[in-house]
Amino acid sequence: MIDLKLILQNPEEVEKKLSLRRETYDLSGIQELAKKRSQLQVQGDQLRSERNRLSKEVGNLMRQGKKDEAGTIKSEAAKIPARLEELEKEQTQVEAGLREQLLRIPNLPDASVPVGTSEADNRVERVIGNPRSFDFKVKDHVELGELLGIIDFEAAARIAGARFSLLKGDGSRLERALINFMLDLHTGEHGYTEILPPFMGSAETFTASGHLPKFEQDLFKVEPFGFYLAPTAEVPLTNMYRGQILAEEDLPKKLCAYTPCFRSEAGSYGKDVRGLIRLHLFDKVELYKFTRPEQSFAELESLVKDAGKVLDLLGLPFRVVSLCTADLGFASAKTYDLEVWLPGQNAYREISSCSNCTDFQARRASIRFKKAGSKGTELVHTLNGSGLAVGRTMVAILENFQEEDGTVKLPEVLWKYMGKKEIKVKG
RNA sequence: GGAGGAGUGGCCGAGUGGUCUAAGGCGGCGGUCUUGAAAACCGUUGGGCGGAAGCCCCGUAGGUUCGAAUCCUAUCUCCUCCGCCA
Repeated sequence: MIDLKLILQNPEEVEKKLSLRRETYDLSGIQELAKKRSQLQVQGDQLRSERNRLSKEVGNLMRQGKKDEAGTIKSEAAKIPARLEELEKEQTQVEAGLREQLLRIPNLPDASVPVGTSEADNRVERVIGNPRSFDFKVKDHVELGELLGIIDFEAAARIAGARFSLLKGDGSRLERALINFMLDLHTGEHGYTEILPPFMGSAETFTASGHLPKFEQDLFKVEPFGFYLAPTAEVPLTNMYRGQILAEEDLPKKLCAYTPCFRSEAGSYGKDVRGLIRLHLFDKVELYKFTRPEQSFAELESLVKDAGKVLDLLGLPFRVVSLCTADLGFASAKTYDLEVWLPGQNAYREISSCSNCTDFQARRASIRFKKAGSKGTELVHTLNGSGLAVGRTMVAILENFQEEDGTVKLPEVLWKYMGKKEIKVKG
């Protein structure tokens, strides 16, 4: 949620910022409901105040044994509850409506985000590494996976249908190797604490992260239990401290987590139907931070660095792209995508998305910290980023390090995890 | 699935209808004392809305009442025992 106060104090500016995204938003309903709510609040407060005063008096008189006087006041006070109930009912309704609308307003883009109308306006920040030139016709990862006997899409389809994968032998070992390599790097070198959270959560959890109520169609729901499967570890990690007050000295809190990710991919029919690129179920290692507000944008830069380090060490060429206002996710104020070079597609493809959600999720989840020296609490900022999407990393390794016969030379950092230096075509 | 118990402020914990809407302790902060520190002692210390007065928050949601942490109902979570089970 964005701050209601911001909307009430400066609606024009909020509307202007929101209009930089693709959709348009009308804030007049929110303004009206907020006004109504504070009126009801004041009226209710006055009634409650009166009731409290009279009740106290009844108590005093009873103690003094003045039963008759107490009775008189009692009957006067008895008129209040009915009126109060009416007001409270109306206020509850108004508040529910207000919240419903607020929950569907996205975060405001940061001033540093390039303004644009489509992903074509995303800004390339830097390019790292050079795509290798091949003197033979490159195969894509689907061909390589079959040739090497490490990916079996037909078997996956038998089990679960389209958009699933089945890895075997060195394929499944490579997946496991990548997960371990990434976790070891982020915990060992970058100072993140490893978390293994639940992969599903309640509606409340998904509302806090911003995935509900607006994006239910993108999620798998577990009926009849009411759980949703996490499309990213960002969801459980955001909720680890829901409703908590953190100590300032514990910030920034840096977490990383391997989880499977479940996505319905509603509306993506016909897109990336081939291969490991877009699946209903994939593995990801996620990076996550809770920070003080002043440090969140600096922490975003270092988060991008941490994710990029994985690609560096694997020897994969990539570029960093700053998403424009139209391409920004719902909860994000600023997002950098890392795009890895895929020879099989002759293109850079997203392999990590790193976002600063500022106080947007923290407000929904009520995650605050106590400021040293001053009274009260303040909302933290939350950041998340892939470090990295494991399946797409496997795609990049297969395609970038293939030999003419299909053999794949593994990056040196993976040798110890794989127990070998290459995946050979079976003779 | 069966039986029982428990959810109170950062933490522990008292409080079973009305002396302030939470005693006391720990922790935190400030101070006295001290060369400094510890100890001791004194003071202070939850969250939300509001300019303020004031209002709300004792797991959550309802209910009873002039008045609910306290009584009733539902629900969630945790614990113990039994059963089942990876």
